[in-house]
Amino acid sequence: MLDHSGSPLASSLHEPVLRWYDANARVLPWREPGAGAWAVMVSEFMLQQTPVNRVLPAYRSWLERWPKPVDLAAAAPGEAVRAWDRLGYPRRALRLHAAAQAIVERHGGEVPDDHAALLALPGVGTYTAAAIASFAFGQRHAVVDTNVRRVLARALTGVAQPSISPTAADQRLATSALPADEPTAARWAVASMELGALICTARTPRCADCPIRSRCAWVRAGSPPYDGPPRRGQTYEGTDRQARGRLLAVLRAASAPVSKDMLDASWPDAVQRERALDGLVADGLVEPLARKRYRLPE
DNA sequence: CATTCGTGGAT
DNA sequence: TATCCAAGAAT
Repeated sequence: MLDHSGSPLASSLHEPVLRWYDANARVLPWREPGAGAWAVMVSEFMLQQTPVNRVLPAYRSWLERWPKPVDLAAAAPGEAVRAWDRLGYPRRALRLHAAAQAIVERHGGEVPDDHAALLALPGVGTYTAAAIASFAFGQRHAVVDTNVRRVLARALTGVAQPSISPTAADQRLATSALPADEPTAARWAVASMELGALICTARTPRCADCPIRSRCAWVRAGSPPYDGPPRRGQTYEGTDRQARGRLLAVLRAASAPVSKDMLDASWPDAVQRERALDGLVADGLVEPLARKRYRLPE
């Protein structure tokens, strides 16, 4: 019998982290027992690069308006973009809408429980497919997000920060750290992620409150500082992304098609503004109409 | 493997 | 004030 529980060190983390989670997990709507796979899926899309606190209100109104995939699938994609509000990365709204349509067409309107089927949906990558399969269906998958990568980098590898971008090595490490049985693996997935979100944070980890500090390879090594290549910060002021955001904000706020003049007023640099607008149209986030008017896609 | 893609709170 | 960074995906 092959032992899938990985190294003794990894498996020694399970009990303390699971107990910590039972006592300290945040109460979040998508974790409620009756939430359902669609609720989990909506939350996962919104949480891709957006903090929990900003997601909560949008999540609630979204599910109230579109309680099932078929409801969203029947709506105009522009309505999804509008309801996305200012969560950021509005292409996620478009992809969630497209995923809802795919679920209706390919899966009878029910979120599939199969990892490969999930992965085939628009906007669902390795992380999100594993997250839905694990959180909504209790399956055993390595759910590797930025929190888990950081927890494992510190606890097992002994370094302050994980690699800048996810690697195959991260996946292997997370898989080797997975408890052998399915229900425990599913609990470990949320618990290790929550530990990264609340205790083993990027900036100032709260090691004093950490349930595995005595076993943590990084702490045992004296918490050495990060020594890898510089992590390049994201500038935002004056970027195309900011220009796109301004243009889209005008269109979200409008209930009727907007004139080009209106859009021109939202960003000073004409060259950049045109490039941003073309990009939005190419991405399907904006629909050009006759007489230089624009709206969210219908 | 590196870039692009929003937004705003925390430090 | 400037920087960091937050449950990634697509290209």
